[in-house]
Amino acid sequence: MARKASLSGFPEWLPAERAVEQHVLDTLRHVFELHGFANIETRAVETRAQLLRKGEIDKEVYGLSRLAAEDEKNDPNALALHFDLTVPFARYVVENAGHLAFPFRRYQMQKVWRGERPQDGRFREFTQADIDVVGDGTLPFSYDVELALTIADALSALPIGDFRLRVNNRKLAEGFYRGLGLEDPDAVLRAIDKLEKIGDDAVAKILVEEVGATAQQAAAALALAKIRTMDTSFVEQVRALGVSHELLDTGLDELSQVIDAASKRAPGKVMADLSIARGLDYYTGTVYETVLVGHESLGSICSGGRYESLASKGKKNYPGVGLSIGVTRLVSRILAEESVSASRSVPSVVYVTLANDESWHEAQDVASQLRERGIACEVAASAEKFGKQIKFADRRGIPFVWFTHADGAHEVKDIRSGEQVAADPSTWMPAEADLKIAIS
RNA sequence: GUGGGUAUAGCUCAGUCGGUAGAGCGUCUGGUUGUGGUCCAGAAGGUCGCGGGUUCAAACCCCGUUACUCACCCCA
Repeated sequence: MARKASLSGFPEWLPAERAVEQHVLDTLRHVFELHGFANIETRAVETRAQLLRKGEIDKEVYGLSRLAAEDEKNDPNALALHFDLTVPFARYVVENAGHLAFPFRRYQMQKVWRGERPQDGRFREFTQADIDVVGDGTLPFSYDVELALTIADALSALPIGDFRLRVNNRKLAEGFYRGLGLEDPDAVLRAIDKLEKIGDDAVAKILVEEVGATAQQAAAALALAKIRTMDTSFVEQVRALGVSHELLDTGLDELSQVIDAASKRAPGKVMADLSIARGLDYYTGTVYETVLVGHESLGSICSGGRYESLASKGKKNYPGVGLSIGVTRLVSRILAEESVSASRSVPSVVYVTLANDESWHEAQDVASQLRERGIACEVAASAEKFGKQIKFADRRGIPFVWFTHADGAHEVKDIRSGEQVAADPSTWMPAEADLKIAIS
């Protein structure tokens, strides 16, 4: 029932849908903090120069300008909305390096904007939830392993069904291609990246016709991309292809560490998938991509990788590794599938009715007593027929209706069962399961 | 940015051969001088996306335009 927004690509949820999204955000926050990540928020805008430093994606960026301003297209100091959280984070780290303890680990959950053509699962305004660890000068490789496990933990806590975190390593791929005699690893990766979409033959054709590979080289590159294992057996499979290169050895070793740890600590969730390429060119080692099992066509719902020098200032260099969860993509899919729903659209557990227009203050007293014990409630606005007041509560999904009789006696009715019992506003408690909006 | 599809009530949609609009659901009222969900009766609700053209007559045909949507590109 994911409702279409009136402006394409700028989704707006109904209250019950937003409750699902908030559950996702709360869960992620909880898990990230359990893993020791501190939260920060960066501003929504960066200078255009800052955003366009990496990659040629200026078409995707929304500019920001005063309506009265002159044309600022070529002004590098003009502002634009950030299109991810990694680039602003890099800037933040450099600016605040003196106040941060390294390795610095943080999570960040914010809106980002991209001027793309929207489609199912693709938005112009959407929420990302990022975790990154950044080191001062160096960053131990063990963080590449740890982040995969943290993300597996976080995704497992969400009501999203089964997922697969696919991991590859740029060094492995580049070393393999170079060992093979292919001198433009990026071009090969771009072709390999299309494998799942266009198939073997089409990729081989691109490799031969556009990248300049021989048929044998193309076949070997495809054979590498075919390797997918849930354990470290991918190493022998790569070795069996008979290619050798120093970078390949490093890549194999790094990927083995990730897969070895993951197969023990997050069994069934993480796999080596040597076809994963990732478009962004700042990744230098480990790369991650995540799909929902059964929803592969949705694309990746969580991606990231290791970057050796995204942030730097003078001689200072800050390597990092991080992942980004596409919260909006994830939420839009589980809402569309109706696989997850909120138990009600309002926080209220109790609807306090009015017997007559004079009893408003009395009803507010009841509400105050309930709220003191953390029970969300609201008071009727006017003394309509009880039937109408009950119906109002029922339509909003509020499970309990409170009655105060003329003699001062209180009763509470469970709308779902129809059961109505005497109750004391200073002690009555609903069942634990009814206290908060439940997501299931 | 390139190409295809769609646009009618709050929602989902029907509308024949051109003759100035319908259903289901939802909403509201009543049956029920005050305890809901079923049932029955009734009511409200439309700039047929927008602009132009053809015609005696356009929701319907033609042109333009905007929005939505799908695919490509790219990505969360």
